[in-house]
Amino acid sequence: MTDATQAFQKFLSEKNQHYTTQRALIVGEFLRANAHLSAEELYAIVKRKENNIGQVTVFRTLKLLEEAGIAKPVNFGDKTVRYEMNYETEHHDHLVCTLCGKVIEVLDSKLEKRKEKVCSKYEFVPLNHRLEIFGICKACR
Amino acid sequence: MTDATQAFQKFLSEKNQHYTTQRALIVGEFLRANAHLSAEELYAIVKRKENNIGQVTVFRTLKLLEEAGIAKPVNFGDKTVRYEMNYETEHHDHLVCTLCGKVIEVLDSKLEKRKEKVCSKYEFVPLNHRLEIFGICKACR
DNA sequence: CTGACTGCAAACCCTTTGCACTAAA
DNA sequence: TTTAGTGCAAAGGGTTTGCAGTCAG
Repeated sequence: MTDATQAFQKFLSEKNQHYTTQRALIVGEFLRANAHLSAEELYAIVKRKENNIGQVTVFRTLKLLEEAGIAKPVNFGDKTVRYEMNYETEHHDHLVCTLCGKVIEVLDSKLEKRKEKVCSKYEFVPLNHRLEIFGICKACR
Repeated sequence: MTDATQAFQKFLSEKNQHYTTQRALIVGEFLRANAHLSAEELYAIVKRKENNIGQVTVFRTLKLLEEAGIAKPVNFGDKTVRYEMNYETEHHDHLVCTLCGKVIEVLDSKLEKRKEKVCSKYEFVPLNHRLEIFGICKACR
């Protein structure tokens, strides 16, 4: 039982929603995979463990996880939405390898500072942002 | 007749494709709008000038403009793909106002340098990237 | 002329919704 | 028990494709 799972249970009970077996399975596999999964990929994983589960339940649970601050939608150029862990994680940028698909999460304080500087130059108040760099990773070179 | 239009004609003739009246209208309005238009928005604009045009033709022409290096797909969080001018333009980042929808295009050389630095730190060869910062613009504050 | 283009309608893909049934609290 | 959740199937929204008629070169 991870912290994130507990947080999800808390989130649900505070809204008088149920921590069902399906939701337990989905959040468990989502956290265990620790990857940038699409709804379809996550569905394939949980379906192996519990054949009777519906694709719809995965969509709905991902929405809940997003509300609960546990999952965060990201987009890497392929047309489906992916979700990454968002529980007690810091903001980070992504280096996406266009050959092997690997995603490196990076955090660089100087880069963050420069982003802020650019915003202030335009008197723009940043709320959130995303930076994806597509290219070739070390292993693929 | 702009340079970009001429480039499109050249691109088409080199591939033995036709510069039709529809394509002329679509590229003309796309360039004139000089905005981040979705296929649907561009369709609405051209439809006003030529009622007989099909939505499909707009989709197909935008794909061609992309191939020709004249349009570039961008995504600002709303779920449809938008296109921006990409003919003889420099890379730039986007400040997207979440209140009025305005998009400020910015280029900051120090920011670009820092992005490169981060890549080299991970021995990652960048091919292209995108940075979108969502927030509140000067006018909306 | 002839191959490319158009517009319509239908198909697609991912996602959401309506609804009767099931299960958590 | 009672309210929320589930799974199915059907509907949505944006985009793509098949096809017969049309047009640019």
